[in-house]
Amino acid sequence: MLDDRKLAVLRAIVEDYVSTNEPVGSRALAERHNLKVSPATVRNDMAALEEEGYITQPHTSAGRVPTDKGYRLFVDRLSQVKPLSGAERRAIETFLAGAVDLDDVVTRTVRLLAQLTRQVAVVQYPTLTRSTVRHVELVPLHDRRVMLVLITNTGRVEQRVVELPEVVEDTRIAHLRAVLNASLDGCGLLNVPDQVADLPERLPVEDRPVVATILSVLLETLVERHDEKIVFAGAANLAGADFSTGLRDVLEALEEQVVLMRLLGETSTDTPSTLTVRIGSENPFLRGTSIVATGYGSGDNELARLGVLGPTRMDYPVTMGAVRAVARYVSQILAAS
Amino acid sequence: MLDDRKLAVLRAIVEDYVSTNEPVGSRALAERHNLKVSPATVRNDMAALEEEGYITQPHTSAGRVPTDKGYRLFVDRLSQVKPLSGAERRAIETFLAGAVDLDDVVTRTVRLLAQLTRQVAVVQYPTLTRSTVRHVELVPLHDRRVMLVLITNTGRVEQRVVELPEVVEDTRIAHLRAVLNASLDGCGLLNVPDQVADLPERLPVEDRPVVATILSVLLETLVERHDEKIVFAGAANLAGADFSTGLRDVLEALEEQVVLMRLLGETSTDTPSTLTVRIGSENPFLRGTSIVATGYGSGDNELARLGVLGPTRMDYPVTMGAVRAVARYVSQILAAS
DNA sequence: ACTTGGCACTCGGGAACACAGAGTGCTAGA
DNA sequence: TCTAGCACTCTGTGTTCCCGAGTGCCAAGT
Repeated sequence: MLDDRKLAVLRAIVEDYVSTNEPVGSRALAERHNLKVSPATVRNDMAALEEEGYITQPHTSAGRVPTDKGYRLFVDRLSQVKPLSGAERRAIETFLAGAVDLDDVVTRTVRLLAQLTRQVAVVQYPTLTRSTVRHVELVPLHDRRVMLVLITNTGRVEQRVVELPEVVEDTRIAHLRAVLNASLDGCGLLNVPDQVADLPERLPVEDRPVVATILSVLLETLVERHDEKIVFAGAANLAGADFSTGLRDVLEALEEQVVLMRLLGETSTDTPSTLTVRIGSENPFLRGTSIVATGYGSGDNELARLGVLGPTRMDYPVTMGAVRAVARYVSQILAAS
Repeated sequence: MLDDRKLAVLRAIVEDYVSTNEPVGSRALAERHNLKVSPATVRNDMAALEEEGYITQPHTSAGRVPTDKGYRLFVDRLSQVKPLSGAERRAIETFLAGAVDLDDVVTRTVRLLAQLTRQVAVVQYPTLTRSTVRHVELVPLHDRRVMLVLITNTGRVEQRVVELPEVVEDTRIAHLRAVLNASLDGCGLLNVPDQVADLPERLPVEDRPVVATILSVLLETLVERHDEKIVFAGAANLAGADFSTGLRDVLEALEEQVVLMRLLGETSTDTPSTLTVRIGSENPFLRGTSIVATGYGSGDNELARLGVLGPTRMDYPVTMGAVRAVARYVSQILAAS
């Protein structure tokens, strides 16, 4: 039903359309790509492809344009991810290597990706749930206030001010800090609630109210930050492109954490290094856009996701190459620190 | 030269043009605002106003449109800041009151302002330079690594990993922490360099390399964060508006910290509660946009600035009211914490 | 001296129209 | 199964025309 030549025609259509942004006709196609057949033959193939729903024409007697289904086939079977050039690789490496802390890594990553792909880049902060406690710190502020600082193995720091139910002098604070760390050090964040559940009971009765207060704030912190922060960059790249769904909707989605989250693909796949490509109407919202995303993280476990968002008409091989490469490098950086 | 009626005409032109986005002609003007004169008279006044450069016509025989100079006069002399409604005030108050930490305050503020003005809101993080050290914390990570955490009186937290030149056991770390805090507690961030300059000399010789390393990272942190972080929200509001300078440039500026900084007004004025309005070509870059900004901060000293950015054709009285109100509320919140 | 009504003039924008060019579908022949 | 040819159908563009909104100016009125 779809012989090799038809597939070649589809590939050619996608490539030409992506590069020219104009419906592509049979003559131009037969010339530019050296299919060794006449325009008429190409037309027949096009008719078949249109019949199957892979391409469409904006109006009678214009050239053909790929449909979402056409792009899908192209991505799945007709293209291969295009690796970056050596220069690009080196640029990535040196740029990311300069990061001083987790915030900086994320900021640099998202900018890098935006610049590399000339699209909007989106990066999710490494998830707390997969990381472990490296240290818990209690810093006395006033007599009834302490600052709770939680440091994870990914370098992430969360802090909260805790209002204590009674005055607690510094030495007691230090003691409690030791107790907390003894209990939580190295503990996976998901296990923290279980780990601390019976902690008050194991302490002298006079410490219980204070510890309970601190723990409730700690748990609250974990819950609140569960749905992770997402940052984006490169919104300026939207200016040129045209979206069926209107620029406004795209910009709104970018500022809406929840929407972005779902677009990136909330379900972390079991094979983190796989590239996810969602094309046009395959997206839950924002039907006019495509998303290329993948997981990243130190080692095997996927800490979070990153990707780019752009018009359906994008250069998928190049974009996929950039996303994959950046994800690898940032994973390396995170593993090293 | 500019009598009262001419000023009234200018005001009417600005108001009509802002609300309709169409050049306003003499007839419509004479009708809608009850100037009790004929269109012909209005035309004469318009000719005078145009002569003086306050208004202009897009092409011969179209209505008039205010120039930057016209808006300037309007803002300075013809309008008064429009206060918010009671409902809006309450909404602001409750929304900001829910913030849990400084990050949250800033995020909420910028979103609130964007929603309120239907423009792009811009908020600068409270400057380190005006705040003071509340606590310095050293957290051992490995034997040769500690995390340096700096907490300021505005609730801001900066952290850095420090690579020490030698192995340092925890008790020594605790000692150094005490020394640092004794020296720096309550110290203004600007004075930190002076304060610690001779610190190594006052310590036993064996501590000096370690302390020197820590201090260099500390100072580095202060310097690096000197030019402060700026966040924005409401980019979606740009979608409808048209900018002479192209949407792309505006979006690029928004992601460029340095540019945003200068737009907000790098020189903090001596009277922080003053609203700064920069109209069109008065802006260093982005000549097509206007900016309404003001300082905010706890008490008298201006900690940072916030404002909105929009097309030159904006409703200045309303925008100014919103910016002023939000600045006041966020100042209150910061003062209370 | 200012205001007003009248009038001619000037543009911009929309409607109507023609036309060239690109592209298609179809059919007949190799 | 491919190819050549041909008639057909669109879009986009350029042209023309006209209407209406708006102006500038002048002369008359208060």
